[in-house]
Amino acid sequence: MTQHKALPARRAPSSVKSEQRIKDILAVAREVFSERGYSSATTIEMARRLGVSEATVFTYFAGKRDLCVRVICDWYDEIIAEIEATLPHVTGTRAKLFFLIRTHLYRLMIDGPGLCALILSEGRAKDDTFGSEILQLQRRYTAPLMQVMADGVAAGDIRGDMPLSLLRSSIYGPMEHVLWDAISKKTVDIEETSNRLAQLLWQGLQPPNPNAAALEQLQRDMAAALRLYDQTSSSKK
Amino acid sequence: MTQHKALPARRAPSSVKSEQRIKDILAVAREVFSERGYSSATTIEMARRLGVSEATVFTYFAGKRDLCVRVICDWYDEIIAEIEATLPHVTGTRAKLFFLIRTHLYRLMIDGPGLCALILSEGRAKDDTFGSEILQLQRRYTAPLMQVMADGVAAGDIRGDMPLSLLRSSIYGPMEHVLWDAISKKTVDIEETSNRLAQLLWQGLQPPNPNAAALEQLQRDMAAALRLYDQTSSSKK
Amino acid sequence: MTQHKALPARRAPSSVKSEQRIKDILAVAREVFSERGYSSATTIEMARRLGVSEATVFTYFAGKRDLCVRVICDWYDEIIAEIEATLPHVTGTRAKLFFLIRTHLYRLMIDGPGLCALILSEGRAKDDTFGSEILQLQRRYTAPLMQVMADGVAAGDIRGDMPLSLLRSSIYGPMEHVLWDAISKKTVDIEETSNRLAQLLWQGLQPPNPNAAALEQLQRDMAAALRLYDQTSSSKK
Amino acid sequence: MTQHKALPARRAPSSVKSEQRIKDILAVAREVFSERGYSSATTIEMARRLGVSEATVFTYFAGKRDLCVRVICDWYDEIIAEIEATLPHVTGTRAKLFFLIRTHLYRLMIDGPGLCALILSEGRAKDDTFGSEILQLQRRYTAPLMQVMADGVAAGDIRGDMPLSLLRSSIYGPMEHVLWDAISKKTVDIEETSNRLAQLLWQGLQPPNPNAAALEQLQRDMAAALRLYDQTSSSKK
DNA sequence: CATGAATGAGAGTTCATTCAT
DNA sequence: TATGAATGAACTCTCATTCAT
Repeated sequence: MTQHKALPARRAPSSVKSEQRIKDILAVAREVFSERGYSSATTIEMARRLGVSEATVFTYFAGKRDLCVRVICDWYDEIIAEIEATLPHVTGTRAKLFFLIRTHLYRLMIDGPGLCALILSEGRAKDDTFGSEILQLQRRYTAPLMQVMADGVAAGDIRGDMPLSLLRSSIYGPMEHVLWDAISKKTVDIEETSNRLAQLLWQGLQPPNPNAAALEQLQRDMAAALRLYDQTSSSKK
Repeated sequence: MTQHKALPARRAPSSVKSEQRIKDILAVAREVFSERGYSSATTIEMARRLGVSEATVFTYFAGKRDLCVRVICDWYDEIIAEIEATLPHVTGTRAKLFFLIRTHLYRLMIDGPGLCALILSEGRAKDDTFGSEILQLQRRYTAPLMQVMADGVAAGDIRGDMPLSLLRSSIYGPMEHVLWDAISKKTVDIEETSNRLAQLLWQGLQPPNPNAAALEQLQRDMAAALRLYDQTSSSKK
Repeated sequence: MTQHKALPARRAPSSVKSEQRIKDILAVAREVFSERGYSSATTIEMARRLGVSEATVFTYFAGKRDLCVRVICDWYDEIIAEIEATLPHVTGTRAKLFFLIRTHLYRLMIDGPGLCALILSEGRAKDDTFGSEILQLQRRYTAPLMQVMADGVAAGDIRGDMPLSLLRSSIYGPMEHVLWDAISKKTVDIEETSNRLAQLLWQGLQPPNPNAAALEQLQRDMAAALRLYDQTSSSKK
Repeated sequence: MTQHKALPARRAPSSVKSEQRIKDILAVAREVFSERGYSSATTIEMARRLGVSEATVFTYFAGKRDLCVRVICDWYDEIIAEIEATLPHVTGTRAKLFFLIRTHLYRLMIDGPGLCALILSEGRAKDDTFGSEILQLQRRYTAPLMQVMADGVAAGDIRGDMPLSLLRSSIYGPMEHVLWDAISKKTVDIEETSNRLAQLLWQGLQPPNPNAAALEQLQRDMAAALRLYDQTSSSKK
């Protein structure tokens, strides 16, 4: 787990009750930031939903920005933990990829487009207010996918004629897009959607021209067969 | 071109000078909205960049929202015009797709990720303050791609086993993502990147080839036959 | 007619066209001030109704305040002219009073409650921005009524046991009040209303206890009659 | 007492200190609205007079409009409470009317003409932003007077040949007018003024006395009789 | 003479943040 | 520890007024 600098305004979060309060605040903050985006989210709304005063929020967090950083970090922590716990038990490039795609999509769906937008927009703000911490988490989050792809390329399961970063984009990109479509509809079959998406992407990621490769192999096999036949028939002579 | 209701606060934008002012304001507004997002963008910053007073901005636009709507609409107008002018002269599913991808990516690169985020986030706000006008433009913008894909499916050039909306997402999605990567680097070869992306997507969009599967099976059969022949001929020796 | 200082911003209103423009502006200004009150009235609305630019208004008037002063003054001028022209031809305290009441009510009804409120509220603003000119007009406007009442008191037609200012208030006061009631109804019969109001007020203004006066007179008459009868009958003895 | 929906911007006005603040703000707001009217009154002036920041005002009230509504409602509440508490203990049409007139005039004098104008102008704005609540209060406020008059008409104490609304106007109307006169003078004897006004109005409200007319006729007859008797007796001489 | 264009000076309102209790 | 209370700073938006053309 990432160790946050925590930035408490004036207290050490030691007691059990304090820990719970922090969790409550973070949960509500995640909600509000998701629904409104960073700028439009207000501390008073969070306080009201929590049933506490605004000042209480500031007792536990140094400010709105810090609160938002924590929300984003926690989100990454959760999904990273999930992936790092399960991925090692999945075998095969294809299966690993399918797993990563499904996990990512699940998260996005559950946490909603708001949080997704928050992480995308605010996480990459020009002014580095959200700092390098989040950048680091982003890298840690995408690392497993990058590894899987690198291994896949080495094993010949994935095309090696393109930069990994482009492959990564073509995996994460569609998912966010699918999400926007999803919110207009009532229900979305995540399992089905992620499966289809995975199939589509997998096919795109394949080394190009499998037909040609198969044909070349067939040619080689035929040539070998012909040679063998030649030898057999000539030995009969 | 979309005909805007214009909504000027007090003035009829008739003269040449007026038109220029409006263009200047829109250009700066596009910048600021791009960099800061809707909520964090301020009218005073726009005014300062223009070297005029805030009041001047409100002389030409009814308010911040209207200004933003105009920025988004103008963006759509530009790219839609570009596509509708050129696409008809491109032939072939693959070529059309490559053209659309390159055009889209170009636009995104030129206008930057901020505007992209603005259009995505604010254009889809649940409280449709930005109204149906933008929704309409969105549909008009994606319509050509959808048509190309529908035709491609009908012609057997594109796989028909997935909803068009998913295909659309897997095209538009990566591009936005690629963009985020792009801004960290100094230079990006758009031509190369869009070409690679197009290749990747094109391959993913191909109908899963039954011929290739048959060939692979044939190959396996041949190999088995060879092995058998091997064994047979060697046991005869 | 009151001679206004006119306060033109930078021009002398000499030509015929100019005079017309001034009249047009004043007419529209009266409308707008009536509908919105001084503070809420805007110069741009006046300009728009006139179909000219805001600047034009300021070509003819030094500012909003001056415009408003002129509107109020003109209103007084009109009604004063009306009264001073007709009142001399009316004879009898009662008839004069009825005439004044009807004229006042007519004016109020025609010009609407807005203008009435404007004249009442703004004409008496704490900060004497509207100056002494209006105060003078107010005095000139009420002067005829005051004169009629003073004469009436002298002639015994009107009670003399109360200050004239109180009598004046009890005449002008109800009319403004009636006006407020009037605007909620569709139509008001001004003739009937002013008649009734005049009757009511006239009765209140009568010297008190006409019954007692009549009785006293009767008593005197009876005493005289008795005395005469006495003389007659005693002369028969 | 009217129960207000209160509409505090952010705080629940529970504690003693809060209640006091609210009262202070309302008192100052009443002052400022009175002096300047709704449009010209500014929140910053209120804040300055209170010695607090503008934000504090908005902490307790949702906005300028709400503040004004509260000011007007509170005014009505006060006077309505006063009337409803005392009127039942007054007997006789004349005494009731005198009491109502004195109470109304007292209120107007204490609160000044500004508040009066505010209530008249803003309370009857066509765009009923101030809503039905005030209209209701207005009705509740005038109800006792209307009842007294209706009873008076039934009992023959008050003339029944005119609409009640006209009678009401002729009572409330003069009072507001008297007020305007009052502010120019240093001191006003409210007791005396209200007594005189009440006398005047009472006389106006009396049923036109047919007895008096009959008496007058009788007097004329007697005079004629006397004249005849005069001529007769002198001619006999 | 009329006006297009611009603006300074505010207005109401919001909100993250502080601090004594 | 929690909060009632207060606020500075900022924001969007309005409008009477000026002035070169």
